[in-house]
Amino acid sequence: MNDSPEKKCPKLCAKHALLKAAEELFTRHAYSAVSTRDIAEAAGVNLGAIQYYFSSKSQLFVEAVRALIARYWRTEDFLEFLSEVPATRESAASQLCTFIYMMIHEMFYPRIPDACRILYREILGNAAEDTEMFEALISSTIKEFGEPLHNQLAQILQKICPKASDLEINLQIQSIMGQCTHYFINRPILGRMKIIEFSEQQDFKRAVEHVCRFTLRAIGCGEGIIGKSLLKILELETQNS
Amino acid sequence: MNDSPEKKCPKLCAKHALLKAAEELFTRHAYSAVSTRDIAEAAGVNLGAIQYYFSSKSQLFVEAVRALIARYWRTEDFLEFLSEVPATRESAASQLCTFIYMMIHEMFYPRIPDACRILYREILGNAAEDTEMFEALISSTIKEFGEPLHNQLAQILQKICPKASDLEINLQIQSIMGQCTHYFINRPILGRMKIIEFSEQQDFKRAVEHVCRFTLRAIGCGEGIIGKSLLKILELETQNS
DNA sequence: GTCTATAAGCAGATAGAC
DNA sequence: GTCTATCTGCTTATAGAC
Repeated sequence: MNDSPEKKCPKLCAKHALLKAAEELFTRHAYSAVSTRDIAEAAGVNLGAIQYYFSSKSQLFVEAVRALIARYWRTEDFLEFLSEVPATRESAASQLCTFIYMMIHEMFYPRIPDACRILYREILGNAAEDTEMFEALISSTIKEFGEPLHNQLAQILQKICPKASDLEINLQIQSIMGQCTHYFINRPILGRMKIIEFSEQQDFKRAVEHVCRFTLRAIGCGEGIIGKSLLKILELETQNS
Repeated sequence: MNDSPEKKCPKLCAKHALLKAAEELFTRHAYSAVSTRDIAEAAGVNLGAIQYYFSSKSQLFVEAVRALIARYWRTEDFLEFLSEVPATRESAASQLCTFIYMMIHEMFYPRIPDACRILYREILGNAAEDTEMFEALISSTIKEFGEPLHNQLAQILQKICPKASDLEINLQIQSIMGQCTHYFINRPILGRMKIIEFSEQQDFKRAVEHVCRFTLRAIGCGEGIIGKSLLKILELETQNS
C-alpha cells in the first residue's frame, strides 16, 4: 500500500513541499540569495505554485520561518527544561548548568535546519528592511522561544538569588545568553584565531564548564554548590558520548 | 583658493568617492541589497567607473570594508585603552570596566558607519558564501581588532587572576565579549520584549554596571575592588553627559 | 579617464491553456 | 490545481565613442 501524503492529500502536497524546500534553502542561504525558481525546483513543483499558494516570495518566507522557529525549540530536552520547577537553590543551580550545556551544545553543533543562523542573519540583514518579514521573524522568536525561556530562567535565577530585583534577574539572563550565543555568532573569528577548535569535543566541554563556573560565581554561588552542579553536567557528558 | 581634493587629485577622486559611498551603503544595507548603480549614483560618478577602478562589485566591497574596519576601531579611546599597561590588580580591574563601558556604549549607540553591523551581517549571511569576500572580512577583523584587543584583555585579566592559565583567560575574554555584543546583536528582540529600552540612558548605565559587576565577581574580585572600579565608571559617565 | 549605450541574464509575478 | 510562456524590471558587466 502506498500511504505517502502525495496520494492522500494531493491538494496540500505542493504547498507542503514548497514549505519544506523553503525551510531548507532559507536556512542555508540568505533570503535574497534564494530565488523562487530554486525553491520550486527543490520542491519538485511548478514555479507558478508559489504565487498560487503564497502569493509572494516574502509570504512564503514568513510562513516557512514561522513554522521552523516554532518547531525548532520544541525538542524533548528543551521542553523538559522549561517544565521543571526548581525546588531548591541547589537544584536551581544545577538546572542552570543543564541549560548552559544545552545552549552551548546547540552553538557548537547546530542542528540542520539551523534556526539560529537564519534568525541572526535576517535580523541583522535583509529582513530588517522588510517590515512584514521582520515582524514575523521577531514576534515568532519572542513568542516561541524568548518568552517561555525568559520566564523559566527568571524562575531559576530567583531561586538562586532570592534578594535580586526583577531588573537584576533580567540583566543576569542577558549575560548568560550572551555568553552562550557568542560561540555561535563569532564562530569563524574564534576558529581563525585558534581560540576555539569547534571540532574538538574537549573545547566544547571546556567552554561549558567555564560558562557555568563564570556564571554561578557571578551570581554569588559558593564553590561548594558550583562543584556539585558541574558534577551533574559531567554525568550528562558521559551519557551522551 | 580651492583646495578640495577634486582639484588636487582628479585621478583619485572618482575612486575615493566610490569607496566612501560604498562604505556608507554597505553599512546600511546588505551586500546583495546594494546595486552598483546605487553606489555610482551616491558617489556622483559614472557606473563604468566601478569596473574601471575595482573590476567588480565584490572587489569594491572588499576594499571598502577592509578600510572601514581598519579605521573603525582606531578611535582615541580605544587606542588609549590598548596602550595602557595595567600596573596593579586594582588598576587592571578598573581598566576592564572602562573597556566594558566602551564596548557597551558602542553596542547601545553604534556610530555611523556601523562596522559592527556590517561585520555580523556578512559573517552570518552572504559573505560566507563568497570565499574571497569572507576572507577579507575575517582577516581584517582579526588583524585590526581581534588580535590587539585579545592581547590587551589577556594582559589585564592575567593581572587580575595571576593563577589563571592561558586557556582560562581565553574563555574569560569570550564571556566578556559575549556579554557586551549581546546588546547589539539581540537589540530588536530585547527592545520588543521590553527588557532593554535602548533610548533610555538609564538602561545603558545599568547594563554597564551589571556587566562590570557580573564579570568582576566571576573572575574572583572582592566587593571592595568592584566598588572602586565602578566608581571610576561613574566618573566617566558624568564626564560624558 | 569618463561617458553612453547596450549586452546577457536573472529576478518575481502574471495570463491563460489544460 | 497545475502547467508553460511571457512580461516587466532590475542586475552586473562590457564595448566603444569622446
